[in-house]
Amino acid sequence: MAAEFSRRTESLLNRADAICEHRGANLTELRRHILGMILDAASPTGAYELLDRLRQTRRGAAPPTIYRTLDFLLEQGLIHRVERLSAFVGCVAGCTVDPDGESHTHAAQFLICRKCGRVAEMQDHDVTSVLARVAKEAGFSISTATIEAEGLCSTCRTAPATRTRSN
Amino acid sequence: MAAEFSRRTESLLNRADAICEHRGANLTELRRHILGMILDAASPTGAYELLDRLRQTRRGAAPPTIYRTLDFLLEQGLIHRVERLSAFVGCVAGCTVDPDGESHTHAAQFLICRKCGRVAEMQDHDVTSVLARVAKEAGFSISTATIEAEGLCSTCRTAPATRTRSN
DNA sequence: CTCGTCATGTTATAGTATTACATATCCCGC
DNA sequence: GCGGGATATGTAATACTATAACATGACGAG
Ligand SMILES: [Zn+2]
Ligand SMILES: [Zn+2]
Ligand SMILES: [Zn+2]
Ligand SMILES: [Zn+2]
Repeated sequence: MAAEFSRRTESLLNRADAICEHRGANLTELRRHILGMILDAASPTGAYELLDRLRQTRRGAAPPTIYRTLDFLLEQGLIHRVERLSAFVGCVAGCTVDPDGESHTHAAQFLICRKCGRVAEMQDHDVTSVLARVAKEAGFSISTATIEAEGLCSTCRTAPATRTRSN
Repeated sequence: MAAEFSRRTESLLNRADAICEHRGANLTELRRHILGMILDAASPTGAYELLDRLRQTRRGAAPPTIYRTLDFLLEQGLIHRVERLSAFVGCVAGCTVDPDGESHTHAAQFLICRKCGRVAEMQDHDVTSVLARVAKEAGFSISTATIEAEGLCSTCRTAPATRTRSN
């Protein structure tokens, strides 16, 4: 049987099943398994880390196995690529079932904590629209935008200042 | 003698000389040459493309030659890395001479034309501040942000619709 | 002079992603 | 049932991006 994921991941996988079925997209066992690995991770996961884990149950898996699957998941908007990390996170936000249009990505912003490594996804309309407006003023029409901030998440900011040897 | 660059590039190089001298940073001939290649290009340039060109005049140049130089130029804020392209562009905006503080990068946004490949640098305060505000509302404090939009520049939007074989 | 620092040279390797071709599977119309 | 296209995956090789580790050279401070 396939790997077992957290309750939350299973729930998101079920949602993905529904979305793909509705679109006529084929969320195969391989794709579902890799999506599960991504969703189950606390932090963004690199392609070769996914490959290593996949190989534990699927001997002969190779880079194209992973990258093709990632392409599919990206097209379906089920995951995002975090450029600054060359890694992938599950989408937990905008995967509302929309009328089919080939690519289902949505505008998002990512907050990357440089201490704990976690990444939070935001979908803030103001950010998107201000950028679009400013670009338009420069005569530029945006089709997609990468917005990734690095800093400290609330947990790590509040945390007991993990005394950094300051002797 | 070193390669010859456009008048505009030479002007920016002279500005870089002044900035580095003011900071006590050492803009060596190698660093100046690579900065010139980057500034002179119409589009972002990859590290290995720079390496190939550098080898025409400097036999024995190797990846570290390039990457160390890029690190220096990034620290000085003389170039930026465009994450979506894994490539580098010259900074033509915020290189004002500021009090020394190790790293001189500034907040910027990039508009990448998917047709002509050119990249425009913006420094819009609204974009920066809206993102900072929204992140703060999520309890996140930003130290740096990557903002890169892909789309069509004004020239390519206006252009005569380069007939894409639509038979 | 000699030591430390900075800049660069040199070799090797790690990490990320794609190309090209082969195979399997499934659905569909005949 | 069979041929043919579309989709999904297997397999091997390679391209592209980046860093590690150690060596050498230049130069100023003391
Ligand atoms: Zn999302
Ligand atoms: Zn954190
Ligand atoms: Zn700049
Ligand atoms: Zn253009």
